[in-house]
Amino acid sequence: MADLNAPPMAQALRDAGYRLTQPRLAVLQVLDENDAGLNPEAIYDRGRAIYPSLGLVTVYRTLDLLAELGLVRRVHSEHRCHSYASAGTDRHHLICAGCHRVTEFPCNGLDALIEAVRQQTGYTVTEHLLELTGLCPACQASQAA
Amino acid sequence: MADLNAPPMAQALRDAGYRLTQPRLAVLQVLDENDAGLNPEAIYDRGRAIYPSLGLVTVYRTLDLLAELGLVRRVHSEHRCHSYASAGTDRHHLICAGCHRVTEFPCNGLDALIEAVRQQTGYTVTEHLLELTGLCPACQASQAA
DNA sequence: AAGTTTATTGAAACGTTTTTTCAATAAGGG
DNA sequence: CCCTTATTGAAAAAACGTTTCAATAAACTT
Ligand SMILES: [Mn+2]
Ligand SMILES: [Mn+2]
Ligand SMILES: [Zn+2]
Ligand SMILES: [Zn+2]
Repeated sequence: MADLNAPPMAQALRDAGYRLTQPRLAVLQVLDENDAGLNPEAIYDRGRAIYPSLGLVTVYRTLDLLAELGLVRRVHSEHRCHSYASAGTDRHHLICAGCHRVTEFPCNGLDALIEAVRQQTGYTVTEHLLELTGLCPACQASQAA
Repeated sequence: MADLNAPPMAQALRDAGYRLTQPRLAVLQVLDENDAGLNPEAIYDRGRAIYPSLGLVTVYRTLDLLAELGLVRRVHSEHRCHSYASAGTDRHHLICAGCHRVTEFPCNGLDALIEAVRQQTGYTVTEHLLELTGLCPACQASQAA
């Protein structure tokens, strides 16, 4: 199959022993092309532009798969929970309340906070989720107008 | 009405101009008695033990209300999104992966991180969500056994 | 302590989101 | 190319959440 411009995620899928199908490749491409978090429905819509017979069920299944492999990450938000964004090295999201774009940001200085919590509570901390919400420069500008 | 052992949240509800109804009091009591995050269904079940004719719709409505007043906070988790836990002064959750208990921790030093992000990205940051996941001391002990 | 007003309630209907089932299909190894 | 079997999409079912509305009960007034 069209292994041509296979995104890096595709290789990871193969390596994990999964078949590289057209529907999956379509979903991967959509995720690759969209920094903002997309919900399953949106992925479905864009995916069908690439592979018209794509089914919504397959979108769900593929997202589950990718999430399990850590290739994609759920974005939680107050009004519309459960979007997905491809996971970079870091897992911290900066969400624009205006255009709903999701960016990742390097997270420095959280280790100290976590260490302090560990000492105060006795918990071992293995995972963390940090999301910042605000307005991107573009949305600030259009709001000022 | 039974204003007797009214939880602190009840007073806040009243102060905001809402009626202190039996169904609401039942929901408040359930939230008060449970540190772990509970989803609406679980709150409904326990709430009916207190006030049998409680409706699930009212649970949803009460949770929305409390969330709006900042008295309760959504807990996002990987396996069961959308639980609710009563919110203290601080808004950061420490979740035990073993027993699913939710505690809050004081969050110091995040301001610096947020300021750094603001400078690097140009975003204005108005909200943030920080959740730490790990194992509580008890669950660490039972896992070591 | 009753009467009055009006926010609030629960049942039912509805809409949306997600999962399950299952026969048909296509991926990829031989 | 053929074969095996993972994967697919449609349909049905289940889970989840919201809206509507007549009945109820909070809490203020008298
Ligand atoms: Mn980090
Ligand atoms: Mn969530
Ligand atoms: Zn924006
Ligand atoms: Zn625990």
